[in-house]
Amino acid sequence: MATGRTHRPATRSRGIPEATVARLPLYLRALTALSERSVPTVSSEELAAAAGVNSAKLRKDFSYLGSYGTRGVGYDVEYLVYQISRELGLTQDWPVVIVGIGNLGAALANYGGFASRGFRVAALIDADPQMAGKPVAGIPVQHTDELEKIIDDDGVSIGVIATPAGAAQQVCDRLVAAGVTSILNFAPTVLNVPEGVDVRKVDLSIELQILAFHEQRKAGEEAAADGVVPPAVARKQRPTDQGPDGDVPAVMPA
Amino acid sequence: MATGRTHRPATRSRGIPEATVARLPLYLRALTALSERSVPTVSSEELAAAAGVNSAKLRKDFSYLGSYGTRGVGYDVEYLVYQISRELGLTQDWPVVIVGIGNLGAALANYGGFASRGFRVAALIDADPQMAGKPVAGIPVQHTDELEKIIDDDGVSIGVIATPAGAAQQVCDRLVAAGVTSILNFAPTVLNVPEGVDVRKVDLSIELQILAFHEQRKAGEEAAADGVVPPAVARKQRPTDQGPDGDVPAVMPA
DNA sequence: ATGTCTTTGTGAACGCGTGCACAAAGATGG
DNA sequence: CCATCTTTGTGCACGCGTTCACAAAGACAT
Repeated sequence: MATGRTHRPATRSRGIPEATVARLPLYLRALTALSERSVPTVSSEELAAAAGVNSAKLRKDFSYLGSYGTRGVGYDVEYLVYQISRELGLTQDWPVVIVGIGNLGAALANYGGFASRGFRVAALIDADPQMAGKPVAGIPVQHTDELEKIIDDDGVSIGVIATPAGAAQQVCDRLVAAGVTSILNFAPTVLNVPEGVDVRKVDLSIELQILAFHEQRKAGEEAAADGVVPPAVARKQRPTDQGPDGDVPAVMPA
Repeated sequence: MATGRTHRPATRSRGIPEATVARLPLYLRALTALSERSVPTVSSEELAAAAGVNSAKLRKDFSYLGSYGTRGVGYDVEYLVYQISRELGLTQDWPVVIVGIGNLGAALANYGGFASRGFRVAALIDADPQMAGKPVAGIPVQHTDELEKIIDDDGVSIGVIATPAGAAQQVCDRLVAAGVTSILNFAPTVLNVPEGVDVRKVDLSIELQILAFHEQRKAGEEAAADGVVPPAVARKQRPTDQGPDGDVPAVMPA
């Protein structure tokens, strides 16, 4: 789950189911670890355990890529690393721009995982003129005015939005107009994009809320027959909280 | 998708499908925005558009919560905000600990979306003694030694892991042993947890890789009949790259 | 060669999630 | 009070994803 929505052809892209694509990076990570330990081959069972999935699922996933295993033996680690990397497009260089260099944007710029898989930070962009020129993670921040030029010059096709919610759609529109066709959105907003543009979102607040739901459920099961039964709040009654902290719908730190 | 794996009862928790639970925060956000604009009611069509989903899906989602709409009119915004909040468990206070105060941990601590929905940062914890006492987002960082005491004293049931990958499992074990039953994991590792503990993961690198896959596919379609056809790499042949950047499996900045 | 043993690759069944399309419910106007 | 119009709530069908279970494939020993 996470595609930003709006159009979604969703269905399998060139035979490979979306759910499988989402797991390939997981397998790749486990395989890379094995590769570093110079392990030559792994069985589906072992690899599945390392990736935290079911072995049947893993085998079916790999079957979409082709027959890369050897029966009775398992999979060749190096070979599989290469095949998955290629399938994911990681054998080429992906320049990425990060827009919105606040706390989160800076953290992303410093994130080692970016560089390690062919994702090169082409530019850091912020709307604040004060930020311009200031180096973050060794890269000087550039002003939003430069956005189109950077994207065009470097052939950037992936953009990361780490701005406050209010600025996200506007930034998104500019990215798309400039030629970006894949967006990773950290701002808590639904982005509208034209057909052909992929959006994936990461929302910390949403993840926590989902955890809270399950947490509440766990707690509620023990309490079973308690006086804590919902007080059947009268309809139309205004909820108790909501007042204090103004409650902006979850504004980004930016 | 995102549940950390391992056990997964996965199926619907008390009648509410997992997919629906994952969308409730989305609806809540849209509803809160409407509430701030003092909009009294919304139709499923309008709200669905604001949340970026299909209206039939939204109605079905709400039907799991009960019949909260009025035919011919729509849904009462305030009432729905309250019902969803209650369902998600947001009417109560959720103390949260963040472990690993590096770039990302600090960004999370500063993240406004945490506080705005009943999630209170109970403590920031880091293994580095140098960090101890240093205030981040107005909260003094505490040493890992204090972890168990904090969790016990404050009744913390939700933990956020923002440590490097190598430390994540260890931190996870301690959190769980101390009583935490829900974990939001930002470290690029598969966490093993006992039955009854929920794990959700957020992995920036994985999201980018998924985007890269689709991006490559888009690019490949235009090139259709090019000489760029996969050169049918000889089996067992060592992949070309892999050498340069040491390629740590995506270590956290932390 | 032949047999045994391991592990892959997949056919088939099942279940969850999605979306259509419509009947029921209520609002609103005459 | 009846007719009309809007919007909800849901029965139903379809498709994707998961899992089981097993036949086919290869390694390895004899």
